[in-house]
Amino acid sequence: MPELPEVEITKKTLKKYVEHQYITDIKINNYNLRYKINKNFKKNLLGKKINKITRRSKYLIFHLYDKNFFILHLGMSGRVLVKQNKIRGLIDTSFYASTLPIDKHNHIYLIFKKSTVVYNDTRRFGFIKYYTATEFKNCSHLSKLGVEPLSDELNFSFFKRNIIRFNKSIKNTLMDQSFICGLGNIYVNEALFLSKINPNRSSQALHEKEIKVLINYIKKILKKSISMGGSSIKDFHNSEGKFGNFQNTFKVYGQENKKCVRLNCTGFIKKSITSGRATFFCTKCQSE
DNA sequence: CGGGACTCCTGAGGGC
DNA sequence: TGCCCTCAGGAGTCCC
Repeated sequence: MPELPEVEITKKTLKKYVEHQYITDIKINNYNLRYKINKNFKKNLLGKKINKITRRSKYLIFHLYDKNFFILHLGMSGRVLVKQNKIRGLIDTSFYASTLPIDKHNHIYLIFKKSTVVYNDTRRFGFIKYYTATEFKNCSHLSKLGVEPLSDELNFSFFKRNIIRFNKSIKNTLMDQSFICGLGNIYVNEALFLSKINPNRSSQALHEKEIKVLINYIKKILKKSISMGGSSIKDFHNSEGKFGNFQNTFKVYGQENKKCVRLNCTGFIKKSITSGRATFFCTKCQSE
């Protein structure tokens, strides 16, 4: 599921349940995620109080009151579910059944006094990792990330200044998390379509006007998706079980062979593979 | 440097 | 019904 909007939705939903709450218990069903969960994970977090949750790119960062951290990445199929505890401080896994169809992929339970947070991940490409305050400063996952697309740092002058580092197609450049972070395959495809830019164009060949248009659409599409609750593909839902609606607005992603939706365009959507990822574009209004 | 192949893993869907 | 194949929103590593 998860690109920036879906992670942002997850953060917003989780916030009200876990900020300023103590972790009273932890249950780990499966240690084998993308990275094996450290055997001290439980010991490090038990009894700790969460100060706040923030998002950086597609990572959720949990800030603890003791100045340490843990981060969560959802990979391809990770999702977080949160539920009010039925009985104070006790966990009753049976009440997840209605919202989590496949219980065997519930890998981690973080239990708070009033609620329980469940990490569910079918493919186990996601991970969770604890960092001391010192370790966190050098966190390799976060240190190489580029600018947040929704921040003011992503503007024309930043783009122009940094694009020279990327001697590759604009699609692969936008997928590169060390340039702009948080974009994934769906939003890159969609943003390029809206901007009428062919995914295979060299990044450095973009005209000033195209760059401005592209930046504008990247921001626009992310904001719109967040406002619609993200994209519910493969049953992604937010942490309270609500589905997003942005997938209904996809103009190219997954629209292979369909007629281009742009007014007066007679083109069709074509699918190709670039760097192993599906790329969708209109052969007419996104011609090279 | 770029990009392709391959890796982690499970499940859905198509074709036969 | 089952089997085999391909594909999937991420991202790291290795190799050419």
